[in-house]
Amino acid sequence: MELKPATVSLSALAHEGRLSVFRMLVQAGDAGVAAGDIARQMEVSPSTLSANLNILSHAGLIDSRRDGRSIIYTANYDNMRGLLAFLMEDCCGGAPEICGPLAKIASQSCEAEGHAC
Amino acid sequence: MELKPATVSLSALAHEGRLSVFRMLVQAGDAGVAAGDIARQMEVSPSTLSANLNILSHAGLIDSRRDGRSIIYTANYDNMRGLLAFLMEDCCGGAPEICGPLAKIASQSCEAEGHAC
DNA sequence: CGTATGTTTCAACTAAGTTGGAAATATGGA
DNA sequence: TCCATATTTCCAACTTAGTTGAAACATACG
Repeated sequence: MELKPATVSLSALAHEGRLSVFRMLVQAGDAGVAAGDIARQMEVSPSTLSANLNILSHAGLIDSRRDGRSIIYTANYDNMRGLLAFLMEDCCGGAPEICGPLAKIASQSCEAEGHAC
Repeated sequence: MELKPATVSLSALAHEGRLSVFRMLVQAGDAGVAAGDIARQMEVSPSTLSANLNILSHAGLIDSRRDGRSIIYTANYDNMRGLLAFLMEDCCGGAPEICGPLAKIASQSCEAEGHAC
């Protein structure tokens, strides 16, 4: 990833409401969550949510599909991975000591959930 | 890390100028870079740079110390690690498959530099 | 059809971020 | 002390982001 798209993604996540939505979608997995359900859980107006979903979507962090009357939003894991990788590459280039602990955190997080990574 | 400080850090990084400065400092390591040198390399006015360094500093992403007439800025690796860990924990909770590749990227990045992580 | 439900778009407003010049502060050296 | 250098603070203008309600659009169902 380059500098510009990285700032677009970072600024999409740099908002409490959007970061919360994004976390919700990441945790929801491929099943995703309908816009209306997100709005109810987050207690935010539909139009505000829609604007914020649009920002996350343009940043490539989430995708959407229609299911009947609802629109289901899902996290885009590939692009999220790209952003994290960009930040980590950055780090490791000049400061390798930061990589070890991060790799460990990633592994531990997975093991704690009982997953093989 | 909690939601609020995470958004503060993310929004500090969500700016091309600040992200560039931050990368420069991360790559400079503990030696850091003087404010004036940053301004010259980035071709930005001293007052603009100062404002942006202040934002990064308040977000906890960088530190500063005085050296003669210059003020040397350095990346704060602990807090950077905290932010990345926060984003990765997020990810791994609902989507463990993302952790593996990330851990691998971290390791590879270190190995490429010839470091033992 | 007509109506209810789910979501987005629009326009207006408010709040926040960004910038550079001038002045202020701090340090070092003649 | 006086001046040059390094950086920050203050300020005013500008730009961008965020929120809201009302209206529009899309789908489902009787």
